[in-house]
Amino acid sequence: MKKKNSIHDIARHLNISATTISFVLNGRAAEKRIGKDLEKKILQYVKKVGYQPNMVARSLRTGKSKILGMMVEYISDPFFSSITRLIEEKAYHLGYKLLYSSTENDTQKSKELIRVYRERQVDGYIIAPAPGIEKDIKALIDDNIPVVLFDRFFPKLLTSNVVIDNRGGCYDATKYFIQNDYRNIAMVTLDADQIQMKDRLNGYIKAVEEKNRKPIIAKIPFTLSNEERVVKILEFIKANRAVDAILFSTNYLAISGLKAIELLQLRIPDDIGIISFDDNTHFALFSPSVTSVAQPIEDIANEVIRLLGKCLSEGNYKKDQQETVVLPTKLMIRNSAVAVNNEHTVKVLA
Amino acid sequence: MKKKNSIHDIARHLNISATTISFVLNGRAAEKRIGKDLEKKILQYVKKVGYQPNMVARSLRTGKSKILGMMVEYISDPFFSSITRLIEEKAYHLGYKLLYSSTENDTQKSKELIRVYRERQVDGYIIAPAPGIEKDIKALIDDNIPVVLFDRFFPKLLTSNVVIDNRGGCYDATKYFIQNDYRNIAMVTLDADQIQMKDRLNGYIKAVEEKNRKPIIAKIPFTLSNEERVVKILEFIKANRAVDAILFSTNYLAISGLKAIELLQLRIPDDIGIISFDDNTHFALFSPSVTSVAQPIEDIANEVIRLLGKCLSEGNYKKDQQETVVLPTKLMIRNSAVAVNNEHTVKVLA
DNA sequence: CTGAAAGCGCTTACAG
DNA sequence: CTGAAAGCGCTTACAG
Repeated sequence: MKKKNSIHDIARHLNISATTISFVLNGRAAEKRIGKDLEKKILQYVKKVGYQPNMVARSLRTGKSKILGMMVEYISDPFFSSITRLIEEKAYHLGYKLLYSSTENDTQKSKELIRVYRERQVDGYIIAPAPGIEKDIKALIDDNIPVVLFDRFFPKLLTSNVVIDNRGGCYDATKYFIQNDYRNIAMVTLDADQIQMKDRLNGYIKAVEEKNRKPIIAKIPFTLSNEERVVKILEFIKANRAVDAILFSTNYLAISGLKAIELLQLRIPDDIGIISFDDNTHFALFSPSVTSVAQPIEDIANEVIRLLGKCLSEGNYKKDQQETVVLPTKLMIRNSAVAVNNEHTVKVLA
Repeated sequence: MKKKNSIHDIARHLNISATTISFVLNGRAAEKRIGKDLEKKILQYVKKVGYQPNMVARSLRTGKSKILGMMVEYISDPFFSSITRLIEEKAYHLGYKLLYSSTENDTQKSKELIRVYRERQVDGYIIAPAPGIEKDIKALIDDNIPVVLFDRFFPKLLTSNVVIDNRGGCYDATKYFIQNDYRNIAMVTLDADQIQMKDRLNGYIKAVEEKNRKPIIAKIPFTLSNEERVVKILEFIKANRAVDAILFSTNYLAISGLKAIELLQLRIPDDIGIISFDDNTHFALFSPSVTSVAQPIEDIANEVIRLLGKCLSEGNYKKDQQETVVLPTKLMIRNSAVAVNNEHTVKVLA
């Protein structure tokens, strides 16, 4: 092992104190009125020997790690991986690294992760929280550790939050179905009482009830595998023959649904219309292409970093200054939910 | 801020030395012949006050961080995000956390990241290396720091590597085209001299030349955006009218290619056959579904962790014990490359 | 069986 | 303008 040189090795070699080197390295040379020549000499030497300060030692001393803890549901989910990438990039520019992990939406794993992150003294948390971890997050904010929640949040907790207008997005999607003459619009969602899922459901219900129609809802347990979901959705459609449109509350639910519809040999958008909440890079390439409610990924990442940056830089940040940002969604109109019994259908039948 | 209690606070409170507590906490009670009663008393108290050892201090002292540094090209790429998730999970069971980052296949960013990881004293590296970082990786292994490369590697470097049989995968895919009577098979690949790309190209060339045909190759600069790639591929197809099949060397190249083919109004698989190297969860849902050469994600993750675990546990690992694991690929036969002028075509025209 | 003390590599209050 | 020294919270060689 090449011997690592410490700040003291350099001090010895240059015949000055470690203090001076530390000041120079931390850009406090001017403030401490260190001689320009000395500063230059130190900088040159440090560069020459390729000295890298030991961040672990620095962390121990300062109590700051310059590491952010990020927890998402599944890093392999395209929504979360895109967000993570953007946040990583932005955090990097602020001088922070990301320690990240997938929670699998599991309460125990999440608690465990927060514990591990605390042990590591991460400076801030970016969390798409699993259910049941209110207390752990409360403990964090009680200790004045910056936390930004995204995708979902706990209304009773005074955290900074970045979410999207789930309710409005689903309301708009349902209205779009109605405009296109779909009559029996169902919603397939997750059997979870997370706020974002509730809001999505409520947006759908509002639009349907405005038309004096009855909501038709399937709640799929979120523990199921893709195959099991396909079966559930298939059974739901079979049990509700009249359904001619389905709003799926997540990306992967829509993908499972597509499979179920294929198995039932129903045609999209004629026999049944489809809209997916949360867009997917590939939906435009599906056949037919899938209409979706897109989340503003870039904006979410920007807001998360902006809010966290605020807490981080304020030192002792104000608890009463936490904000909740609600970002609008965008309906990506493609071909899985177009007007039935009109131009399109005619074309298909011709 | 709730005052954190240190091992000394506990020592004071229990009227014993920090040493004893440290031994107990590190499971060395038996070895150090600490009294059973004392041990129990310590464990109970530690649990009661919820004491968490400060890992930063431990790292500084032991020189071990229990953190692994992982570098992939883009975390938002489905191949890399799937691998990352699996590795994260497995590393977790070994007691390691992941510090991860996207390199964007950029030499400078990669060098910078390795520097940052070193500052943090990460215990091991898992890297899908960008070009031009041989020296930095060599510096790592010269310092006896465990490194496992995956997806690609530097043949001249004595690292542990996990790769797939790129050559064989492309050879098989090309043969499959030939079996299905495609005549003018082209390959669209990246303009990069990374080994995995070379191997893929070579597999294709071998299969084509075995049939005494001329390779038809397009090399797309890897800096292009999706739109620019579409244009390049479109121009390539136009310039090579006779081409009736294309093997794409990556997932996203295939997706760009699909768009180009759509713009040219060519029909798949009749006018042109398509195979993508690297599968994608959604290829089965495209229309037509896309035949691909799938990488064994789970196996790759397993091997990476196995090799790294070996180095990590051996303490001073043997440089001459590094292995390179080559995993087989699997041809996922779907509908984008089926026999032309036969049953299928007839069905379509009927 | 248990503890006092050194030391990992930094930063910073204090002194001059 | 510059430096000696304490201390962040652990672990471990050494002593008893």
